[in-house]
Amino acid sequence: MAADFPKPFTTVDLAIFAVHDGVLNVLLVQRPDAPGEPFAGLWALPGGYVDVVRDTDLEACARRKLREKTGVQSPYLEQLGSWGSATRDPRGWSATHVHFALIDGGGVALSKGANAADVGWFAVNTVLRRPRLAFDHAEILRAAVERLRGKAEYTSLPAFLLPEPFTLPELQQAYEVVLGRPVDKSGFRTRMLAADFLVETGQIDRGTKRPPMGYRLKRRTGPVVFPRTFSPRNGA
Amino acid sequence: MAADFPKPFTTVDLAIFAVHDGVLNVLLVQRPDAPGEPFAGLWALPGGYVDVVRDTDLEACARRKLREKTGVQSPYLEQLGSWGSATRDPRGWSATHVHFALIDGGGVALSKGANAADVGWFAVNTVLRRPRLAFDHAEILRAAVERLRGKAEYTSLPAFLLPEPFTLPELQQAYEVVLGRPVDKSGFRTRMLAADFLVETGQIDRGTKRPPMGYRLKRRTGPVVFPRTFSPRNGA
DNA sequence: GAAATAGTGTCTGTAAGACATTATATT
DNA sequence: AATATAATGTCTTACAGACACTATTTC
Repeated sequence: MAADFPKPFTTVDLAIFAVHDGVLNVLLVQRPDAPGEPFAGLWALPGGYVDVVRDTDLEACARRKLREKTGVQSPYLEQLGSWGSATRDPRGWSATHVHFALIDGGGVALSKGANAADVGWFAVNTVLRRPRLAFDHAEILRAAVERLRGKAEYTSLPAFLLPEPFTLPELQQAYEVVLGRPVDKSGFRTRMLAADFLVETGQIDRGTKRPPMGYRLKRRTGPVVFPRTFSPRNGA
Repeated sequence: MAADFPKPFTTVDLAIFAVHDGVLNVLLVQRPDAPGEPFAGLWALPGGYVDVVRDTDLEACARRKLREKTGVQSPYLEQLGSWGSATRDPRGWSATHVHFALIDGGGVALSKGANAADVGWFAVNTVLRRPRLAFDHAEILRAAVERLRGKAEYTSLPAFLLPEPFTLPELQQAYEVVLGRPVDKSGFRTRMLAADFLVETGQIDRGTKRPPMGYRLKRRTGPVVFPRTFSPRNGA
């Protein structure tokens, strides 16, 4: 009696972020142009149907799709939330479980998927200003960026956007790119070192005059939570 | 070509919280005892399948289920996240979209549902200590309580547990019940009034010696975010 | 030694936390 | 007047924010 009523489609979508040339980017895929395909030709967040045979759970499904699109094995991955309604997909009632991932911008080889004509990185600010995305992905992307910005105010999350080892100036720049505003150097350093989530790896040659100290994360399982936000005045 | 592959079950579950006699409670329903029913007789979070005909989206589905169980019309409702895997329900691959709701403990008439033999309030601390819940609901409840406690550290969320108008001592007690620790009165009052989310409604007779000022929320759409957490020393 | 980048020091304002005190009502 | 609860004041400490300064390397 349980299995013979109409079920919604179940999908997993991904908001994959990386920093390239000092700009926060998001990975988008182009919808196929075949007849009958919804939102043909439009760009969308990568994702797709849950495969009840291959995917043991939602996170495994998200990791599989991330691997298929980027080849990245161990990103920072976090569930963002779910969006489901009768109208978001013209093919019928559907619900998507959205995850967001942070990967480092260096050397990610984008692979063409079977169902996605093209894959590319897009500046978040540009996409959000002219949001011509398929489905409700503009709204989802907005929520993902909000979560990332919000957490950057009081966690070490932006560190997952950098390849290890990284330097404190580089980490500061990652914060500034995500937050979209400059951050005071002295306070930043105090804060990061006090949070006790970095391990020194020795000086690094970055081609600069004075060589900076290199750091790696003490634990890659998740971000550290700071006791206060960056600028209490603005409110979070 | 799209509709003829196996789809997971799609459900919505609810973690409904209320404070009764100074204790944080959660609403649970008893699984039916009929043969073939999974986790027969065990207690579970209220919820069930998405009805693709009646439910326009996930939130509407959550509101419908909340109404069916409690009669409450306009609670604080927030999405918690989703849990999906091949094994969490013996009937097959399933994904649940969990929402959590805060309602005030006064005068909620519990109605018996058709598919749930019984409904009742249970102290959260007791349930979490001996978590004999159906499905993965113990894990989900733990996540919901964590979210509630976490947000209580830096938002006005616990105010949604009170019937209006309420007093500042009552609000403080709601915080203490949720956080599980005492809170300094002076700092608490300063904080609440500075956050500018309360409106005076005139003095209230609570049967106490000195009558306290009554307050209601300026906006019931969502909590206000404080710039800092309650006890920075502990970390969030 | 000039220049550029990395890293540290100092001052100040704000606000949280602890605790004491005052205010307003009932009996 | 005594008592109980509501509300406010005061003091200390911590720390973020701003900005100036020192340190270390290359050319």
